[in-house]
Amino acid sequence: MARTNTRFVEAHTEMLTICDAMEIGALLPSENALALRLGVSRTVVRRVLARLDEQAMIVLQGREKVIKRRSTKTDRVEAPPVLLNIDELEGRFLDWVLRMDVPPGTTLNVAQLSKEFSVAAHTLQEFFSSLSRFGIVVRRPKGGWVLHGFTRDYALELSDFRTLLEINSVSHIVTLPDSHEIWLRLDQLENDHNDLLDRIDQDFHDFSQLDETFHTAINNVVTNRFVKEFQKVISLVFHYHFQWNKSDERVRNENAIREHLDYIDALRSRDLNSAQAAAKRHLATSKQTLLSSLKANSHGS
Amino acid sequence: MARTNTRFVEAHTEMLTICDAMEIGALLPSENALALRLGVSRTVVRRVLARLDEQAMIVLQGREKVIKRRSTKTDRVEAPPVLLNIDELEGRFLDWVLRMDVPPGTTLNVAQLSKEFSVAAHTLQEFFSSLSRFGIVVRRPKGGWVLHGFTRDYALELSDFRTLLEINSVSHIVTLPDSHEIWLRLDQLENDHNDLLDRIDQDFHDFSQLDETFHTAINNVVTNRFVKEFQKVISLVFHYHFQWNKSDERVRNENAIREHLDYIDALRSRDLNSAQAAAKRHLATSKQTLLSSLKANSHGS
DNA sequence: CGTACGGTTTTTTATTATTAAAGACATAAA
DNA sequence: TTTATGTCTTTAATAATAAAAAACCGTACG
Repeated sequence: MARTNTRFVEAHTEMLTICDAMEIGALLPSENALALRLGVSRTVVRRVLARLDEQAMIVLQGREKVIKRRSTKTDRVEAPPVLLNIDELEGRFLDWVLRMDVPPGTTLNVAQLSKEFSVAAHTLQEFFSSLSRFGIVVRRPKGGWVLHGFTRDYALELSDFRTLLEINSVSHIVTLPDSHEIWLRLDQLENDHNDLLDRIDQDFHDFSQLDETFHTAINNVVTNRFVKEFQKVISLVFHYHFQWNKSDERVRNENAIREHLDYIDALRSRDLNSAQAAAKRHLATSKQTLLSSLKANSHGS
Repeated sequence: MARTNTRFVEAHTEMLTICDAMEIGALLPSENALALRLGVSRTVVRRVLARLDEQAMIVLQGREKVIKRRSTKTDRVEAPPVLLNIDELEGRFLDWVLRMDVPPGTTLNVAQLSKEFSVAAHTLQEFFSSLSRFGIVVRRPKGGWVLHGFTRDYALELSDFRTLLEINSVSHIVTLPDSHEIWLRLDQLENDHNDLLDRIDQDFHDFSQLDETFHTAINNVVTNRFVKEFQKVISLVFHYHFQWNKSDERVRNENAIREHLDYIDALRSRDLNSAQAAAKRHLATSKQTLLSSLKANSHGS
């Protein structure tokens, strides 16, 4: 009825393999050394050693920890049900919203969802609190949460914001010297795009990943944590939506690839106006795709 | 050992005043009506009514709720210790960071801080989780939190990002027709600035508030929730820092007012270049002020 | 016959209590 | 003197719990 003993269980099983890798009769290293090796505190190491002593795997005499026998399957302690941590939760949640086609305005039930996602209710609460900064969910006055994001307005404003950030990145890129790594990166990306174009009929699915990589590369020339943070939200939303919008996917992706290639060329020209124009053209297409995937998901407004 | 009964206590005291405002012998409205009026659920209303019955303030007979007597001070139930909610916490926390001059890298102790701020540990945890989206605090791998924001780099990147957003707002404003409310708003703001300039020697403190109002007005022409959300973070950080940077405050503020006035004039000219130049000039000054207040607080890097 | 009301039960949420883990300090052995 | 262990304190993650909300259902009154 308190925190899980996952650390203890993991340390225990790892300790078994450490023992098995050593001679019977050999001495285990110090508690501090073991703690460092297992990446846990000494408290956990001591609990594990005590358990192993109890199990007659080792014998503790004074400061000596003598290995007595090989481990068997029954020595293992069973693990508590695994709980996801807050980072793993992010993808799961957006997946659920889009897969289940959860309409905006839905009240989000922490108790129920925590079971569904196999996370602690507490973790979900924290996650919602952080999401509320981007307006994807909002806190109700008397407690509880409501899904707010993924409306048409939200998508429009997100797209606009994305354009603002990316146009800024573009204006940085065109001023960068030839020696900057971005140009090499763009060469690679150009190859990757051409590659995918050759096998587009089979692998058009792969574009979603390439799209994310491409935009991240563009925006990474600006070393700004706020740009990066928003970039994460943006790619989260766009990426997840595109994943569920299957209409015309092949054609859409082929077009987008060509736009990316034009975009790369325009950047290389170092002409600010044409680079920004190419960027805007592509981002406008992307916006339309996002809007149409909202319509496809039937709860567009 | 569960949630506080603040709602019950508040509903109870309000119900006492409702009873006192009515005749003795009169009947109280239905539970639903009372629930609506008090802004709580029927469950709370029923608990309150039961308590009042117990206290012989009213008598419940069938569906009738008869008022029996006037209330006395002893009828009131004592309130549980008040806990701040998450919104009130925000200001308190930043205040603490700046007032106590907490250096970046400090580990934040939830158990201890929750007592200091008189909030539930849980609430503080949620708050940190939401702050972590802006990198002000970060989560440590094995649990716990570290203060990260308010470094020199953070201030620089925040200022850059702010400039990016505000320059965008400026380019919107210069295209707006005369009929748009922003022009009226700017006229008002110009008056407020001139007013303050007249009494700058006494009231230079008031600039901080005016500064926030001014920039919010500028950025509100862009109807975008991300811009707005970020504007909140910006004014939070800038506002709180300026509050604690007392060096040259009078001179700084007077200069800033003049920059604001130039800025307003430039906007009115509808010339994009001069408007953006004025904006950049002021934002650069603001950035320097933020940086110098970090230095004044001794933990600038 | 319908509708408003109150009794009852079921969810759901916010907070406390509790246990796991981390860390600090003291002490003893090498 | 250094390094390892024993002991104690502090901190954090989760489960238990009470408060509040909401749903359900019967009943009385028009």
